Amino acid sequence: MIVALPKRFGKFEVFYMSPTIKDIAKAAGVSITTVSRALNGYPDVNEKTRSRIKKLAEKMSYHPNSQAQSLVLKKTNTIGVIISELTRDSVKAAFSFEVLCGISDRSSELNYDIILFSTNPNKQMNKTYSDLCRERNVDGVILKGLKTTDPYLREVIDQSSFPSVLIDIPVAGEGVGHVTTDNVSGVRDAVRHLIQLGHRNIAFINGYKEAAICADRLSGYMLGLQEADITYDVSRVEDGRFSEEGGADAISKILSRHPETTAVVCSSDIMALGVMKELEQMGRVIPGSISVIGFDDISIASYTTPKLTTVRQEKYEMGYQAAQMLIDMIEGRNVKHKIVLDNQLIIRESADRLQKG
Amino acid sequence: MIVALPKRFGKFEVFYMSPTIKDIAKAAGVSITTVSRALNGYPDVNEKTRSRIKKLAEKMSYHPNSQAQSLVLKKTNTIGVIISELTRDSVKAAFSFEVLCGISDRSSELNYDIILFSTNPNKQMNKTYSDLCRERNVDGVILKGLKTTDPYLREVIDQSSFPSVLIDIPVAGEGVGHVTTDNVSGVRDAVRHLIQLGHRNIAFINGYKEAAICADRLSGYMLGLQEADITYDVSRVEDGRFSEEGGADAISKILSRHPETTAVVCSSDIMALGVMKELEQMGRVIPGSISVIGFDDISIASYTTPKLTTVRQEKYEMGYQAAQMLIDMIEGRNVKHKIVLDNQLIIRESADRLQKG
DNA sequence: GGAGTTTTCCGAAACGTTTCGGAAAAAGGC
DNA sequence: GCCTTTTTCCGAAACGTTTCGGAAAACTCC
Repeated sequence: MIVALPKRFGKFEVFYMSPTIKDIAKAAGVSITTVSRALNGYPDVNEKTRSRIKKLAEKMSYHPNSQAQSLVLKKTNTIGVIISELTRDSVKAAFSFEVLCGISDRSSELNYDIILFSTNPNKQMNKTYSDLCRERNVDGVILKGLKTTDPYLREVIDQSSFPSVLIDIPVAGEGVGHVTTDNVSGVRDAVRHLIQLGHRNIAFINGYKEAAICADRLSGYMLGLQEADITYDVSRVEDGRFSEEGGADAISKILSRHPETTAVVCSSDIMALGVMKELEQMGRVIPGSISVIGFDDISIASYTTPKLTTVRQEKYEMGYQAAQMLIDMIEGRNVKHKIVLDNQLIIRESADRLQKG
Repeated sequence: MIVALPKRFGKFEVFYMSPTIKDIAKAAGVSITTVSRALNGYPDVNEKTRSRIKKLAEKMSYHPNSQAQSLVLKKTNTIGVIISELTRDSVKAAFSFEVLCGISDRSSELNYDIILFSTNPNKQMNKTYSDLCRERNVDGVILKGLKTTDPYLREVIDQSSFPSVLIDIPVAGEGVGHVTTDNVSGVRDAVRHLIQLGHRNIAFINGYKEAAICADRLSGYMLGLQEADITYDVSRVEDGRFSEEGGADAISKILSRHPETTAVVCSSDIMALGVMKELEQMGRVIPGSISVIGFDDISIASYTTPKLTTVRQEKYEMGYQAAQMLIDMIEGRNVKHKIVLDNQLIIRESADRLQKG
């Protein structure tokens, strides 16, 4: 469609404009209404005119303006993705990105676009969660990386009529669901594996108290011990705050208290990396003198020396399922508001039997 | 604002609706026009009424509906981000993600939202690039990961009136710009470093012919050799197709032809990983018997054994600059359509002097 | 105190859709 | 041929903004 006068957008002159429904109507010699109804499959339009209109629309490469559509339909076919630690730290980033890929793939399959909000506690002061959603009129939101102390979380729970799904935060309600991994069994499997390898003095490095997943993982640890009739000892557990340094600190604290420790499971691979670094500096050899197991299976895990044995989370699947759940909720389908994904112990090199002698 | 009758969205009853400009007008006892002009800072409204309206808008937490706005303004304040290898492969993903973070940060600083399109050659058949943009009415696009064979690329170049910036593809024109890293000097620095360490027989593993960045990197390799009066030998160069296996294949081919090779620079860290794996299997010790240098500095690079010496690309900065450039173009500011970022050789452990004897 | 200016406000059209209610046209029935 | 039913179409309102052109009100000036 060539319009008579160029319009200006910034410094760009746009001569070729997208045709509107009006253009199609004119070209087809019918009313706007008829074009709309023809294209949207309503039964009250003659099949001949319908196909004529369809062909024309195709030829003129007509696409309905989504702004106009959503204005009247009150539906944007857009979901917001809020990732709070959208950070340049590439190590953490990889995890979120895989989740994002899953979200993106499923969304586009179901004909939703995703719009990405990055946020941080600072931003959360200025603009509330609902402002964010309302301004852009997203149909629903997926949130990842929220801490229990983040202001947004409160809002999500309060305004539970607005569809949202949380990743790794176990809140469920009218309009809010969540997807997470089976944290209990993940850590239990790790502990079991170590026990099978002959370990009895097993430490645990968790994330932080405020995170829900960490409570579950601690349960998994306790469960694993219990199954082998090993008594749980709180002094064998430290929080590493999901950071490399935190992991390093934690392991040295634990080892000073319990030099007899022969194995440690960590609540994230990042912390496991810190642990390995620290152990190396202490002259301990892995897994000869001490075994290490991580959690997540980030890409680095298979490149370390020794390669890290870890519990793999299906990150892509998490995003995929989150998108599915959210869109189900948006479109009013009945749906479980809680999805717990399986995970799997990936056995590599960092955990093994103790060397005799 | 409480409306009288609940509206239905899917299965959710929404009692609390966002107030519209009409609600504010009614509450303030003025016309819609005045509210709009008051809020948008026009001079033809009394300061008293302006502040009254502003307070009211604040109190009722009014936010203009962005769909309605963009419908009349023909501007969405949204930029599209098309990442073609938005894949679940987490190793490659990290790179794109960091770029994305940069884009996201700068965009939100400049008050743009980003909407994420993932694509693949298959999807590109169904929906053209311009369809994608027009349907969602994005103001501009950033594209990353496009191959020279991707249909979209042709379109970007053809419709150059639509603002777009490419990452790592050197196309510039009326409305299209690009940002990349200084590929020539990056590789040259790597070669220089090796020469300073005493190496003379230096191989080069590139990506593939069709990629523009690879031509530059090859130039950098040749330049580095030339500066040391080493003659360029094409049989010391192989394409590794940016994959781990490709890197492994490449190094074994090169070594079979040139067993005297003592150092190799790779056009990506991924390939360097493959090279290191292959060399290990061949019983070669790095860097004792052969040195390896990578390109990118992905997170894994600092966790391998030995730690990978590599040319760091500022991935976050790439995204940041790309967003800046695009928004400059959208808003009609004059701007350079080409940005070349510096990079830096990060010296770790995988490249060193040859061991005597 | 009236004309001219300035300040402050508003009505209405426009953006591109969807959809309700109804009207025109065609078909059916006798 | 006339009434009824069905099929096919359309006008107009609505969604929530922005903005043009003008009007009312308030000042200024002599």
